[in-house]
Amino acid sequence: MRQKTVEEYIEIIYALEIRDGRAATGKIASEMKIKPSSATEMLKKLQKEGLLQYETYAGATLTDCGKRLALELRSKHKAIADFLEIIGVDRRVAERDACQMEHHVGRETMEKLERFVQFAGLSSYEPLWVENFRRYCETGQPGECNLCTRLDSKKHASRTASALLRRRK
Amino acid sequence: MRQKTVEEYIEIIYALEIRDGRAATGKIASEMKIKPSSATEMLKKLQKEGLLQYETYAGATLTDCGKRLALELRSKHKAIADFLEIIGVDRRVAERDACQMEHHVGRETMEKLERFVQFAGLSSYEPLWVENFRRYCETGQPGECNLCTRLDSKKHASRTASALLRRRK
DNA sequence: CCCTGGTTTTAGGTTTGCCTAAAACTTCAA
DNA sequence: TTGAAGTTTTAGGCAAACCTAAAACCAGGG
Repeated sequence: MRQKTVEEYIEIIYALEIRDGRAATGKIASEMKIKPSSATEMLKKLQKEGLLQYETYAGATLTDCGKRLALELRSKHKAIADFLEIIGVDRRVAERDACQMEHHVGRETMEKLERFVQFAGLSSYEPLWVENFRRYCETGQPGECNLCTRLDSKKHASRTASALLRRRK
Repeated sequence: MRQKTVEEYIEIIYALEIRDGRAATGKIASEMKIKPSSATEMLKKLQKEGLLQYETYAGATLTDCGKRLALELRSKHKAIADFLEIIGVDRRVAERDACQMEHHVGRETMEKLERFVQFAGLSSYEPLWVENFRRYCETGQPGECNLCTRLDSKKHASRTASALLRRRK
């Protein structure tokens, strides 16, 4: 089974289990926009993988292992969606893209992303640079407040992001 | 054909075309880590889609349409990898993850991401907040420099990122 | 209790993207 | 010019994840 496929099922089953106590085949199918017969087939496979417990005609419930995966996916999803929203992506779009991205982001990247979201939420940092970024998005202008300028930097020396990155090596 | 599959082929063919003048079936196959026969099959499909010109035993060259897609993918890839590196992800990991993510990020999100990379490269903003973020990653401490603190903010009022986002609505 | 409507499963197909093995082609060196 | 080595294509298969249609199951109202 493709990992992405597995993960999508697990996320939906987790949500249904919380809402309804168990995940019914038909509900899973409609959430995934597939036919119930396809869901049945996948449930059997996921049971074989040890991710859920499946009883015919009774639906599925996640095992501890499945729940662990579900929670990990939740936190990935949240971090990505929050991050996107911070950089100004519309919440709906952020949600949609996060749904895809969460299946393709490695551990290290996730950690940095989570850090970033935390960092943006810290009151002592949040306002200025996030606001400046937003203004930059709208006007294309760097903005005029200089409190954030490094005191020892040569003024207005325009540097590219790659230059910035190279310098840090 | 799955969009991701198409895109991966186009990216590799584009790179080979630049390097060798044309994309040979065998080279495509080894880059994609598949067998040449599979590449042949896909080349026929991509030709039918109008993305490339394919002559048996002679290899493939992208059409204008294919080139346009290739360039779009390049810029997506670059923006994502640069962004990841800015937030502290190791270059190799950033490259690997960008390869996956580029197929799943929508237009609006891409625009914001590009903006963000530009913004981080602007000399008047780059140093402080990026550096503070890096320190935060390493120490977990907010850091002590207060030049970036909003002058009218209640000091040390700890806010979550979600609170920050809600406030902006 | 039973039977009818809705849900779920089973059985048998389809498509996509890959594979192996063998045939066809190309090239280059003798 | 020829044939051997390497490359490419063709032909025939396979697995994953979906589908349709029909059979099996379940639950509530008469």
